[in-house]
Amino acid sequence: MADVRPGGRTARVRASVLQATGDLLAEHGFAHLDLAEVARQAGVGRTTVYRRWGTTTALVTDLLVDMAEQSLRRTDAGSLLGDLCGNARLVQRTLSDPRQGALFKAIIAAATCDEQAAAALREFYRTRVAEWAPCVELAIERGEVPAGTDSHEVIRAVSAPLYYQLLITGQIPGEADADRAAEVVCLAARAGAFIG
Amino acid sequence: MADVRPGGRTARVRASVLQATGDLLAEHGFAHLDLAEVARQAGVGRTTVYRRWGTTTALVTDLLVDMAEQSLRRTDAGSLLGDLCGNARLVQRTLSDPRQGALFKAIIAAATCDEQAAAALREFYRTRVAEWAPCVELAIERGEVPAGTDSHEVIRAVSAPLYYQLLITGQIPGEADADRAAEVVCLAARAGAFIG
DNA sequence: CCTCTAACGGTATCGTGGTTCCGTTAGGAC
DNA sequence: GTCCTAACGGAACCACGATACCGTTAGAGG
Repeated sequence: MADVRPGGRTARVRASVLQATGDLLAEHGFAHLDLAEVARQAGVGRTTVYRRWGTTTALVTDLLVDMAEQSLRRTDAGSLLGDLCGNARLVQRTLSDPRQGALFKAIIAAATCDEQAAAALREFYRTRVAEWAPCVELAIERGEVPAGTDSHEVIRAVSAPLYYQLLITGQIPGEADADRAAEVVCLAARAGAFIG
Repeated sequence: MADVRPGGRTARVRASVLQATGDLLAEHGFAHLDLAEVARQAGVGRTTVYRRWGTTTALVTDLLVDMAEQSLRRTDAGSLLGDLCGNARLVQRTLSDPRQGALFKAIIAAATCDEQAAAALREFYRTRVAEWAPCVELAIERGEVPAGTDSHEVIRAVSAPLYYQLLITGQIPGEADADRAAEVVCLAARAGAFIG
């Protein structure tokens, strides 16, 4: 007797529901996300969605957990500017993709009003930032930036202007924006602005 | 006979409804904003709120328009770093205030799923950025930063990491964060990273 | 292959957010 | 002061999202 049944149908249902959730979030945004419509589009019963998730924020949270599992590997360009550019371009490509960009907007909106979603979001970025932080550590070893530089803060600083564009000015970030973000942070990091 | 009646009761109703909206947004977040509760707390009829605003996003949009009217004046410290610090501290104080911070989170959430709210948000920041951009122009005249530097982009870059903290990492920005944001941007601007 | 039960799905029901109706109030014009 | 009407407010109404119930399905163990 198994207490849980991870395989087969359950997994299929979760996959199709999360797929439908992503599609609908990208199309209508978080505020208009309707669990019944998710169920219809996923081809599962309404009851199932309400039972397993219950609220829109729980659904979004689970979607984020699912996305976090397929994190993107860091590249290594050999210089801090190259590495930060690589990271910035990756973020920029994600945010400028119509589906992914809308998805992130929706998830961030969900996080502003639900603690579980906010916690999932923090964990998601903690993982992603930790994946890229080593490129700053390497730069410290090379002597490119001063010792004591906060590697996580450097990575976050690269993403910040791209998210600012997406959420506040409403401009879709382009490659030039990504490169500028990387350059700004690289210059500041070399000058020791991220120590402490 | 007057077509519109701007004075007296109408204005009082708007003021108390917007006040209640701000309070409730700060307390419960955008997702749980209930027009009936707004009406109750504002001491006006439910019907009135539904008739004049109708949706939560319209209410938030109007609140933002109201807030935009009392924009904060720029200070002048005589150096780019000083001016950017002044701006960063101003933003930081706003975002770290419990009521205002929650309000901005709610407004940004509203903007992610409603075009009117997004337009109001863009206009709000366009105005605020334009208010502070002259400090970069002055720095150009002083020869502190190279000609051709995009003054608006510099101001936006100062705010970006503070908003990133508020929305994504969930940390309330402190004075040290504000000063770092200003320093990072100042260094990069001097090196010509914001040309074009 | 058979059993057992976790998980699914259709249907009926319930509650609450939103709308409509109509009488009341108050601010501007003269 | 009087009239006129824009705007407000209470109450009934409506619709739809959320829940509960219960029969059905399918995957894991023996």
